[in-house]
Amino acid sequence: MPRAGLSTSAVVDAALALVDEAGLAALTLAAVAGRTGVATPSLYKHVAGLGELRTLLGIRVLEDMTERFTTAVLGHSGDDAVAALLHAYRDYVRAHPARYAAMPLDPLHDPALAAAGGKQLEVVLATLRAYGLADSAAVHAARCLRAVAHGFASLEAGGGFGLPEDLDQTYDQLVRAVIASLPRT
Amino acid sequence: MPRAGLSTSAVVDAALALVDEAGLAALTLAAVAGRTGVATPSLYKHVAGLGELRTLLGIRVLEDMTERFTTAVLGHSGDDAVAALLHAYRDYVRAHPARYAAMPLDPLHDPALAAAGGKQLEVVLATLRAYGLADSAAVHAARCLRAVAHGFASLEAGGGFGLPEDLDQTYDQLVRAVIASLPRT
DNA sequence: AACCCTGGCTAATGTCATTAGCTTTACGGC
DNA sequence: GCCGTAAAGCTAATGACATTAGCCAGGGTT
Repeated sequence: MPRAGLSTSAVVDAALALVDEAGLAALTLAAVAGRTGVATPSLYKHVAGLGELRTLLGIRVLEDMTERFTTAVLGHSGDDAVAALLHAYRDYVRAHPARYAAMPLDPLHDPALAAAGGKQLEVVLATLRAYGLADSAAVHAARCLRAVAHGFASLEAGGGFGLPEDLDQTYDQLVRAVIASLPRT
Repeated sequence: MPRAGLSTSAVVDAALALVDEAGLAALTLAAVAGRTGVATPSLYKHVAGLGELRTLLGIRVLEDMTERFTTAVLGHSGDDAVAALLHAYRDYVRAHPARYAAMPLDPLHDPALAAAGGKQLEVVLATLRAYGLADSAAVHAARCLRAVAHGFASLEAGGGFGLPEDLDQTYDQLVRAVIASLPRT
């Protein structure tokens, strides 16, 4: 019996691919085992259980999003940068809707996720730096951006917009609204 | 063996109470059966299975929210009404966070949920009526309201706001932003 | 009084996560 | 090249679930 040559990150890779293809509900150890060519209990050599796998997947997604955001914002500043960030958020979720559902909403509360969550927050705060907001004002603004992006994107990914009106237009309108509300210097 | 006197709505009641107390993940037929004093398979006499129970629960929550929204908006109009609606949304989710997670995001796509979802949409559109928006403009505006309310409330319920800044203040800011963006006549 | 539908039950099956304990591979040190 | 050992795989077993099949009582209807 030749070894499969698995590793923790290979397991997470498989989980990510599985979720992308079949949705978050399809994330079972049995399915990951099948995909990696291994018996289910063998996965425990690389991952503590389904719970940990979910956490690791969450970190992956969080980091992946942060990377996209970073490149999206590069070269922009002020309102432009905020718009780029918000559009990058939505685009990510549209590209990987199931994967987005695997992203924890409360990364700062889990020590394992805090680092990845903190980095993402950093990018958002950096994007807002041009506005010269005081610390707590920046936090409020960052929260507004996140609420808007998450709200729209999760509804869109969940099929929540049932009517035929153009979604790009709705999102543009929403992005403009939140940008307009940012305190001018 | 005396009858338990169960009914479909009693099963949904039990499911709702269970979710409120123990979270959406705790919604299992076994737990509902335990709570109603019946063996698990007996539930199938009232509900087609876990999937249908989830749908029925979704309808319940949808209707419950719609009712709250209706009373919240009563007696207000224009910006006041929109603010009341958005605050009622958040308040509902804060009062019943687990229950909110049971609410389907795409009610219009499921025939069983479409009626309840349509009524909720009606309330939102009625709240916007004072602005005199054309049909499709009203749809875009309603989507913005929903994205904002859902985004903020789901993040708050999910523990997504890890920093100590006051959440009421963030939400007020967000509500003002979206209201300010509504087209004036 | 016989009937039969309804709502309950038990038993069985299949999927999944998890744990325990065994085997074998591959590699480091001799 | 050889050997010991830790890591990586395996099978078997357990326990929670959902779901299906099929049995039984009981209460209202005829």
